[in-house]
Amino acid sequence: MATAAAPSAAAERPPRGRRRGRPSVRRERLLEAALALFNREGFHAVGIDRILAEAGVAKMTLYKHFPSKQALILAALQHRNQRILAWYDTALTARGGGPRERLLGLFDVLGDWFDSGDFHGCLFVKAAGEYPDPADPAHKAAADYKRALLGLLTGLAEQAGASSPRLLAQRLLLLVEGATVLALVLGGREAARQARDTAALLVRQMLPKA
Amino acid sequence: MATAAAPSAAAERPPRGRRRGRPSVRRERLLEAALALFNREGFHAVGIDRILAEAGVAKMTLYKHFPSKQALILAALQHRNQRILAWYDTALTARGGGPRERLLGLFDVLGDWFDSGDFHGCLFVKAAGEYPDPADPAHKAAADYKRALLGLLTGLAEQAGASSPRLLAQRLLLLVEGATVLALVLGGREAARQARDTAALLVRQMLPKA
DNA sequence: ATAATACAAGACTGATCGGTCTGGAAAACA
DNA sequence: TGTTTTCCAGACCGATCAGTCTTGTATTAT
Repeated sequence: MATAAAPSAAAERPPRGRRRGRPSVRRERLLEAALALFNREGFHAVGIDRILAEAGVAKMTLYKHFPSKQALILAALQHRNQRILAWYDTALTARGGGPRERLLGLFDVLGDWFDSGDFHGCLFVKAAGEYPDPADPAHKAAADYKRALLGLLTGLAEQAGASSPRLLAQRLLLLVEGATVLALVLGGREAARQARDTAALLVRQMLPKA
Repeated sequence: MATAAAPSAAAERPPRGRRRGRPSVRRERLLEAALALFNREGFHAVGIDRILAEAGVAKMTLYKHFPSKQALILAALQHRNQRILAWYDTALTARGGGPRERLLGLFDVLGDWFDSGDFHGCLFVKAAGEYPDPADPAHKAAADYKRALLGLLTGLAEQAGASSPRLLAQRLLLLVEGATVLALVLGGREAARQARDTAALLVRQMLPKA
């Protein structure tokens, strides 16, 4: 790939450089590429060079934005954390319906993700698996995410009028995680359907009848 | 505790030639060491040399028993598969009680595992995460295991007299996997307790009242 | 004893890892 | 325009990777 220099052949150049003080486009491209690769193949399996090639960025540029691969991993996890929670939020409100429907709608959203063609399991579970030391920042980032997800579920359970929103949220989180793992291992969206049915049972049981 | 063959002690030699008929103790040590390390740190993160040091075995000895690291990984996964299912079986029958109690007892066993000090998540989930290609033998081994676990649960559900044993088993498996993932990410045995309570609810709902 | 064997120890190979450094070209600023 | 900054391309470093090969040695069969 591109062995010859051929400096004269620069007909069409992509815009270069960043405006001072603005968020760097290269930094964004790096995060995006890293996220895609980590998501598909895991953290240890993906080398710096692959990320650079995918992002079309030079090595020194990476190390100007991130002090190490670990720092890039951490930034990618945090990036993902924010984005995915926001995505859940918008996807759920976009579905409309009452709080109870939103609660169950989560599992439909999950099912869509599972056979979206870009599903390779939960990135944070991967992180916790590859960095099993609870003191490792990557592991902590995974724990942070799951706690945030639990918070989101608790909020939904509250809006739905659950008498023990936290408890309901914890049980629903079990189903979410179970479905995600089984979808990764066994494939298909079947696990999401199963989880939804079970969640419906739970909701019927733990929510005051409307 | 090898439940397997255990060729009656010492005296017999294999036919033909002068090979010592020792049931490869080194192969066993390699599998054991590999399993412990993979379990703790994952597959990509553990190099051959670490396994050799842990097993106290020379490199050439490894490559006499296994053609490659991947083959060792695969053998370790299969070893684990058999052992863990047998362990569930004995642990559950040891607890006694009726089939319904055994069904719920599974989550207590799970809880014991979670804070046993040697819990680092499900090895097969790790495998599926690090080898996300469904066609990869390691990924297939993970799927095989989960299907076997589903079979075990289905058997228990049948014995308990469930009208839809498969359905109950699938829902319980969701809880098992959810609890295992959350125990890895968040730590503690709390997830097992949550899963048990939810399972109790499920069982009360899906099993004919005794 | 001798010969055959199994194994540990570790040198070695070529590839790849994360990370550093350089040189020259393009972009931004003046 | 000239000056400065940014960045790509890729050489380079030491470490480690999976896997091969050699050598020395302890055991064992004959």
